[in-house]
Amino acid sequence: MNYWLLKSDPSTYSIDDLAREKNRTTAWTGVRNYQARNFLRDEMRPGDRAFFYHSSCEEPGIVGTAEVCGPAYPDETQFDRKSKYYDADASRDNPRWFNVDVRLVEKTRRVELAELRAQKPLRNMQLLKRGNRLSITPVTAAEWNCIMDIL
DNA sequence: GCCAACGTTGGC
DNA sequence: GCCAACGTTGGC
Repeated sequence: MNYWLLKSDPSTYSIDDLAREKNRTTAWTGVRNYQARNFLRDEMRPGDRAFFYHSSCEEPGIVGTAEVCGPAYPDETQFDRKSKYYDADASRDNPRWFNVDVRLVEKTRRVELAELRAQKPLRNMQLLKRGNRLSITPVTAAEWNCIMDIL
């Protein structure tokens, strides 16, 4: 089992939005970065766990945990001309972008960046590296356990 | 609003 | 294949 961190701008899609979904599950669409796509498509497995992180907002931080509940499949929004995620170069025969379904496991207290940075085991966490912009990053088991312990 | 970091694009 | 220009991300 692998661990991940999923970023979302809460003004676009927050953990409360996920909590309101049927079965607290949503398709994690809109990923348009190749490295993040490769994680989605090639490395995410059903049963993997993820932290839900609020980014680009007044109170950035980890706000909950989620579960990957199925294998990757083509992201419908790439085919939708009206979507901001539409990609004219993608086709159903040759999809470029993928998503998985994600289910909310639990909302947690918010763990802000300063608190994460204070944890020694998180010294090398991708999220905390300077210039990090990836919306999906792998989390090691040690990092996962460290954060679960302070939640 | 600022700015560092980084990905993408496109001319050559 | 190089690299400058440009756009986006995201914390502060």
